Amino acid sequence: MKISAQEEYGLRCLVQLANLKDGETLTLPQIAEREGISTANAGKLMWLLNKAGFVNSTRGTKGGYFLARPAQEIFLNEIIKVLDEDVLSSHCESYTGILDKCIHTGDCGIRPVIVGLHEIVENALSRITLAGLVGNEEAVDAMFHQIQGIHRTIQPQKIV
Amino acid sequence: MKISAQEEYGLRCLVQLANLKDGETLTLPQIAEREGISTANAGKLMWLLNKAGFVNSTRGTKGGYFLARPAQEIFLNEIIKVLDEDVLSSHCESYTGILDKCIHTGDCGIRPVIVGLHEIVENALSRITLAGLVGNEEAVDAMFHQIQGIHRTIQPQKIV
DNA sequence: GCAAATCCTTACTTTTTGGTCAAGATTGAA
DNA sequence: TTCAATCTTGACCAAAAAGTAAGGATTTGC
Repeated sequence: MKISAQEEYGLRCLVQLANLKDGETLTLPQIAEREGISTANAGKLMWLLNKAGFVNSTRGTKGGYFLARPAQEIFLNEIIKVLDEDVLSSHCESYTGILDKCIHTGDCGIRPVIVGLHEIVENALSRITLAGLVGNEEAVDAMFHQIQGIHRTIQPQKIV
Repeated sequence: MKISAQEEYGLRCLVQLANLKDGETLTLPQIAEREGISTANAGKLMWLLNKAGFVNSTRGTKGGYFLARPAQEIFLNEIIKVLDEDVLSSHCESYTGILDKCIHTGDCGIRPVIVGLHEIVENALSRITLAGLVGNEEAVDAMFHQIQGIHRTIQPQKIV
């Protein structure tokens, strides 16, 4: 269970836009440079996010991308849903092995756990807005743990 | 963020073994049939799980697979770690774009969220044992929500 | 000792995901 | 009006994940 490349980079691009002051925009090369990805890749991601209604763009000289809505109103679960398809509602249609349908229709001991896990993640993400990701690492970390009400039971990772 | 095929099928195969009575075993074709996957695929999964010490096997006629430890002592987070690599400790080494290192070293607003998410999942899985997945769907669902202390905030999925 | 049943291991193929490229369309400014 | 900067789009290529195949090794039972 992990974050896909599209989720990771897409989120990061949006955070760049969330950092902008009102009226400012970023071009593809700027976004690409700030995230260390290729311009082509940034282009594809922004196209997705544009289609999904998270960003708007203007073409031509002085053009660029900007958030379509205030960062305070964009929740991470909406973003993830777009960047990685909505997996919560389709689990039993994937993983059908060599059959047309999952063999465990009717009664399945795995489903509650998998679906429950996805719910937990969805739930956690639905409490965080893009605006919450703006700021330094310490502040974001505090925000996250305060919102989730988590006491660390796992060793914090080494900060690189 | 989703469960990989290997995680899903690997877990399901282990649940089959957890269902066995003491002394019983399952062969690869049996496991494959019960999970609706090919024998070759089941073979690969069981090889992985064997290497990781979750199952043991005996060869020859009357051979088969069985759990190496009691199902009550095998926690899901251990299983997932084997089936999908330990992602929690390596996030910043992936997703470096076209660079050698992630561009956000030092101070990163995304990291706490991604790492925090992985922690939440790890945490949830570390409270559930394989034995908890044995039984009918309703019972497993109750176990899951009781352990996680969750009140559903999301509509339950349609049961297929 | 031999044959059948079974697991073991490596290499290969297919599918999915991730990423790149190039041509086209739009806009702003000289 | 023309050019340069920019986004848009679809086709293409590469890497990773998933799945398959086949030959080898081990054990049991006759």
